[in-house]
Amino acid sequence: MEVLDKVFVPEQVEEKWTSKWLNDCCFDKTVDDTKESFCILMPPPNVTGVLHMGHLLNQTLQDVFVRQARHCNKCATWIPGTDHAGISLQIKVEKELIEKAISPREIGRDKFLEHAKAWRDKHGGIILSQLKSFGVSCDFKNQVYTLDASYSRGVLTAFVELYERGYIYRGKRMVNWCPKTLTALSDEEVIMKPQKSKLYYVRYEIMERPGAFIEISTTRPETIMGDVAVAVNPGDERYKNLVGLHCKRPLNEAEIPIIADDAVVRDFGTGALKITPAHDSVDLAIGQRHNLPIIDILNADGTLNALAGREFAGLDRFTAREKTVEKLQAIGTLTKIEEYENNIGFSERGDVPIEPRLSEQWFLKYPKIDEAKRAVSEGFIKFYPKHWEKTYLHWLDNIQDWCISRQLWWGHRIPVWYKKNSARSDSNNWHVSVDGPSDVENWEQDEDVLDTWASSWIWPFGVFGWPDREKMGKEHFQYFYPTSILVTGPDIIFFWVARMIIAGLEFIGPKKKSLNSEEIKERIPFKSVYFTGIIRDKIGRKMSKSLGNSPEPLDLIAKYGADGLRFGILLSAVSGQDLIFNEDNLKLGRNFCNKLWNAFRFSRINRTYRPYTKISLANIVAGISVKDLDIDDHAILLNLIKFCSTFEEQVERFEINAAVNSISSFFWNEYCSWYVEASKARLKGGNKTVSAVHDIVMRQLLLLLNPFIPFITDELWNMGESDQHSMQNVYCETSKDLRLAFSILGLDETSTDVVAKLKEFLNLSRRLISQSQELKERTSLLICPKNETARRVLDGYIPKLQKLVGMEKIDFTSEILQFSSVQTPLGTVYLHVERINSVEEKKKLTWEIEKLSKLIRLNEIQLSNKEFFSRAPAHIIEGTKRMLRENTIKRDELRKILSTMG
RNA sequence: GGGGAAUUAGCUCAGUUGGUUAGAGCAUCAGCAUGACACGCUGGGGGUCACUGGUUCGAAUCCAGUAUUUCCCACCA
Repeated sequence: MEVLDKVFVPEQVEEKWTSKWLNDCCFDKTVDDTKESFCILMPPPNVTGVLHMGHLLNQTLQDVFVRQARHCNKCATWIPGTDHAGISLQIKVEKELIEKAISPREIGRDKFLEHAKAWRDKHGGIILSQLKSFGVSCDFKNQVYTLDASYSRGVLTAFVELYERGYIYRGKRMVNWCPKTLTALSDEEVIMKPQKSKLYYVRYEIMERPGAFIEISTTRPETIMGDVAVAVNPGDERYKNLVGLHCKRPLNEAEIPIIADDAVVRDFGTGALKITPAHDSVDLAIGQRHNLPIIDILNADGTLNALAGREFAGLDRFTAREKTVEKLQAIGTLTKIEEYENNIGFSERGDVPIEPRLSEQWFLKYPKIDEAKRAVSEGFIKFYPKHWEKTYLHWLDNIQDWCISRQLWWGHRIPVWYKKNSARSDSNNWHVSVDGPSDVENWEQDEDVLDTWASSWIWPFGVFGWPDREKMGKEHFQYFYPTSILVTGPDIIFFWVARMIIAGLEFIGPKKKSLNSEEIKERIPFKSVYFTGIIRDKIGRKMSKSLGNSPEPLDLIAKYGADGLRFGILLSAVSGQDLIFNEDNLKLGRNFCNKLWNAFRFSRINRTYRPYTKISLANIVAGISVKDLDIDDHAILLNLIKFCSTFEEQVERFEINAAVNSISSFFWNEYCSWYVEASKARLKGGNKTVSAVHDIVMRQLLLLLNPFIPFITDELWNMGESDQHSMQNVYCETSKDLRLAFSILGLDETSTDVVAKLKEFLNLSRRLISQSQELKERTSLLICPKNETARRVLDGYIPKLQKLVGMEKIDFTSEILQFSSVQTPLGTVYLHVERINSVEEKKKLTWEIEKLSKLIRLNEIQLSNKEFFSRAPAHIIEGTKRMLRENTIKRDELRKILSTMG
């Protein structure tokens, strides 16, 4: 047989299997109509993305799910891809160009796109290839990129369809404008951040009453030049007599009206609000209600324009703020400045405060909102953990139209053409189609591109070639849709998850205004959504590149092995909770792999090797001689069934962390610590039945562990075999299958109970021994069995006990002796050493007696309660009675011992 | 302002529909080269289950309230 190293060395095994899997096309998409389909779509990482801990968690979970499906005899595929990352990539490329002293805007759209493509070709594939070394089993040959020709057609088709169905419109509205990236953003891309600002109080002189003022408060004095009115609440007594009068705008002086509007909050500031319709959405609404003009004093880049007056034109908005404050102070209208904390919206990618800006954009009025709610609330799509449903439904309840146009170059250009030299605002001059007008020379295409999320929202069917029927057939859309499970972070529940659901409901199947339950079920993009937690560092901060608190994943693979890393991450991944990253857990993962390696190594010692590749469960079971099975064999096989059933339930509920813990604990405690130790002598003696039992357990463990730690399990599975094949498609027997397979063995169901008692017996005996000062060789154990059954069990177990307890001499007695002792479920154990009458010993005994007395008292109180008898279930009453009995005996015995100590 | 989640040992977390004396791993302490494994083995110590009430024969578990932490949503300038 092969000699295995004492320590598992991941590198050799990992490299070997990574290339083997790919060469053998293990993960290629296949279709087998006789099997159930299983499909996961990888949330496409941004081409600008750098592999981080979050990816590892996310990808490991997906890999576990897809590999488990393969072991369940499903036809499973996992489709990877990348996202072109609109703004994010455009920013990166612009920065690079500026560093090379090239002005992005000057070189023009086409040249810029060349640079962007080059950047993408250079960096875009890195993340997926890094994932290869992590063992992810996705179909790398089938990668989809959101700017692929086929996928792009899907994106544009979706736009055109929605336009034709009346959901997309163009309009001049207040949008979130990013002055840094010079584009409109959706509401979801605005991040609110609390800021330390200042609240400025400014007096505007009343025109009709010189010398009298109305005082407003504002955080944005630089917009005063855009003021067109001052508004107060109509119910506000303080200002009632001013409504209808006029006041003087103090900067860029002009006469503006004082109006009354319900939107003004009386008890904020002075209760008087300056109205700047061009730069605030509330102000715009008020302005429209009162037919006020709009004075836009800002340029796209956040600098002030000519309408702000010569003094301020050209200044940046923040410089202008300081300048206006100085000016207001100088003319004596600034009365007060207060420190003030408020929430300011920041651009997600540009990370500068956004500017509410009136501009002409494309908007989507979401279709199928009601159906999208029902899809989740009626359980067609299940969320894990369930509580995210609330967040999802709340968003849909308050949904706003989606601004989908972006003033960028990188992305899907909006498929709308305008007749040259005609008014763009007139829809009669529009051409909306995927391919464009035939007389394209008479038209000019809209310059903008679509929001990145307006491309990734068709991911679940776009990757199958939608809307191209032929391609969808080739890609087996019918077979795989709806996909099985989506694994993603709750941070993109609105950006992506909800929108994919809406897209599926709208585009899959024939055009329909509303859908019944059956139709919803057919159209949903996935059946389950598993939301992962966010990985945080030891002090609870989100792991990010900018904070520098995220370890380099590839370094971690080098340190702990890919398997160890995967296992370690899953150990911390409590479902539905953020997880604190702890490198100690990776050590545990590595240790686990090493333990598995050595358990395998041990089960092979002194045996001719038989690779599992060649033997089925039935074959191993057939090699068992029933009469050779002892109580531990019975118990481990029964416990294996029990553990598998628990494991299956946990997997069913997506409690992956719990499942990992179960498997780890069964392997380590039940198998290694107990069964391996208890069967050592027989295994060494060449007992074939014992080897078979080891094989059964190891085989099952390897099958169950393969999805979590694929490298080491494939290696062990194929150990010694010259023609090696991944175990990924080997059917993994369920607990039911096991029970059936073991039925010919006539397993004794009581064995697990007996073994549990033996374990307790052993533990208590070990404790007794370790507490003794005497050397083991000079002592012996004396056992006074509780009853005949216990006597029989122990009698047959003496040779094993000698090993397990590490003591040669173990005898039976039927007397009560004056040695150190312990009560066990099988009887009393005495350590054959004279008791040392130390003060500590007595103290300890007294303490134990007291503790027992307390318990006894509690039991007595409970048992003397009539209500307890009438209401508690029988087994609880019995248990309490038994406890009282046993504790009393124990206490009495301890008292006896104490009394002999004098 | 509205909503979600969390609070159990020094740390990270389990604890199923209330039920026998609240568990695990790490860390810590003591011991061990015992036939796979020191990335290991054996044993010990360590908790008023955030707080206050309530329901119940019985509460870490259910209910109400309080506190702290955290996330999301929201147009009071």
